[in-house]
Amino acid sequence: MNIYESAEDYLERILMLNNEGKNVKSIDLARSFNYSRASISRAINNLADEGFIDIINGYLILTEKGKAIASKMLDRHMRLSDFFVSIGVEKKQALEDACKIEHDLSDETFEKLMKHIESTHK
Amino acid sequence: MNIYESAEDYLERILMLNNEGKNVKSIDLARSFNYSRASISRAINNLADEGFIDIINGYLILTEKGKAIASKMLDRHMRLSDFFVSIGVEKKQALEDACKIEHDLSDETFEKLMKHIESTHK
DNA sequence: TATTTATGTTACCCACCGCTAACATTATAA
DNA sequence: TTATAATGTTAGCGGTGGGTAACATAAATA
Repeated sequence: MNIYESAEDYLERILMLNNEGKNVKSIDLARSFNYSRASISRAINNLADEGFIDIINGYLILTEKGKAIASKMLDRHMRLSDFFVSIGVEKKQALEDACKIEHDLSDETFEKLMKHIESTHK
Repeated sequence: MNIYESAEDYLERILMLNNEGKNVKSIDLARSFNYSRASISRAINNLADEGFIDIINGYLILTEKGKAIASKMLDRHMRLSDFFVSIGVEKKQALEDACKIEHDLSDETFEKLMKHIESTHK
């Protein structure tokens, strides 16, 4: 049971919205990504089937398993985009690039990169 | 007419093999990626239809358009993996990660990253 | 409460991108 | 030259991951 990049994005976005104090339903994700309700519906039901979220009264609740992925991605997202901004990348672009590569970097490379950043920016 | 990540990988690999002095046919790509001949055949014919390669006597010849992408990817591949190695990532992992993110980074971020590397490694 | 609006689901579309199986073609070797 | 081996192509499978259209259900408002 693999987790796909799009699924990671959905989980991360749920957590982001939660962190802004919002309870999240499918429609909120659809609006947030500017995707159709149908596409989100299917993806969300897959995530629920695989145990990454519970759907309670229509609200999307991250399980521990889902939260683990969401927070890992969100952490990477923020740290990578901060790094890009720090080396002069325009904020919007930094966020966009971080959003893509956060899924692809191995743990090893991500951690070495963070250590490198610490050592050069302090 | 978009160019997909897999297509970029194929073009890059053709150039890599060319740089090793090899003339490349479909079968060489299939072996190189460990993919079926059928998968490569279709992908290659798509690339030819879209003008990224010419197929001459079965040999895959990069067009200017194809070469532009191939060399951009190969350049990124090498520079990113070198960077990862320089910050302590194990070579195999560095190559793997570079291979993934080379497709995703915007020009802006890639260039800023390269400048950053120059300024910290000299 | 009844009607309308908002949200969610289902069925089907397309394209990507792997796969296998079967067939066609091209090269090589007997 | 003919038989065999290597290579390439086609058809169809399955999964991702977006879309629309139509329908079902839930929520809000008259």
